[in-house]
Amino acid sequence: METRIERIKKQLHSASYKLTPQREATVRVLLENEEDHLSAEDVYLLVKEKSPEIGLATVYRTLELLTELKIVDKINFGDGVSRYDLRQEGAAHFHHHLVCIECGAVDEIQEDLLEDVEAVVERRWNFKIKDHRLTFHGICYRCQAKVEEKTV
Amino acid sequence: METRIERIKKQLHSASYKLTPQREATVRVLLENEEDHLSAEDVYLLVKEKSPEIGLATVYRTLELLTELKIVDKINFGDGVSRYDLRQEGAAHFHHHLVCIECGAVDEIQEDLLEDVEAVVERRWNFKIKDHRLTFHGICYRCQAKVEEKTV
DNA sequence: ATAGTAATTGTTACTTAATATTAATTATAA
DNA sequence: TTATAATTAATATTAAGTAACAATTACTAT
Repeated sequence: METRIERIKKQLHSASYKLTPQREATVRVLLENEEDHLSAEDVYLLVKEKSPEIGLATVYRTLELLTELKIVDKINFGDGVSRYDLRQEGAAHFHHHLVCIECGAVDEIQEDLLEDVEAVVERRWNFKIKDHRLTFHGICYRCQAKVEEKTV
Repeated sequence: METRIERIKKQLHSASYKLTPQREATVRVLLENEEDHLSAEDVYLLVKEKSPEIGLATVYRTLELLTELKIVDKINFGDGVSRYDLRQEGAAHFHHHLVCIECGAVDEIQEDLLEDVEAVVERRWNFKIKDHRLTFHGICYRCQAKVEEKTV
């Protein structure tokens, strides 16, 4: 955890940004809630718990900065809110998501899975892929279990 | 074109909705700009050209309705605006997109390409897939050509 | 250390996409 | 025709995100 923050600090420095206390507090919230898909507002409220003096605009600016440095990815699941998701360390591409249309849960897929598809797209469409967004909408394993219970 | 509107009319009717003049005007704009990825505001302005009396909320409601019936898909490319994209007739799944990070162009891929990946996801994550969103970010063939010109 | 410069922040105002409200209109059914 | 339901236009409202700007903090060069 600490080492992860250290590495993020270095990433910022090599792009000539500083890891200010506000930025560190924001990064810590993201690390502590890595499983979730927090909106900027969510992050703001969580950061405020430990650093009440922080301003909303600073959180937005920090998230924008982290997005720019590919430390987090900004994603949109169709509700009107952008969400921020820490990238796995060293991951070249953004991971995928499973959005349950029953319960709204969002699960992550860290495996790439798209290598073959991307090779086809690069060749057939002559498109130089830099990143991707892949989200599946459907029924998660938990909700499938619930339906079975009812029908039994 | 006319037959396509007829079929959309039937889809609406079988869900007990009417194809009002306002809804028809909106659908026509979507059909006439099938290549584009219009925002609700874009659609509103285009519909207004031919039906100046239409209200913005009606356009929003119509787009929401068409989304619900899977006639169009709502998509978000990261700018703060939702865009609406006609689904290919009979297509089970939403098509994919290529977003150019140089010029902003959005191209479409109508081929599925995800069949194998979806089979893996359904099995390994026990997730019942109903739909998907796949967008690649990168450099389109046009911008690649431009860079080559410069370096020659 | 000190003055000066640049980066960063907090507050507040503002913009704008999208939704909610409501009265009026249109279509449908009895 | 009268009543009922669906749909609409106009307007007000909400809320995510951005912009402006003065104040603070950090760094640089003397």
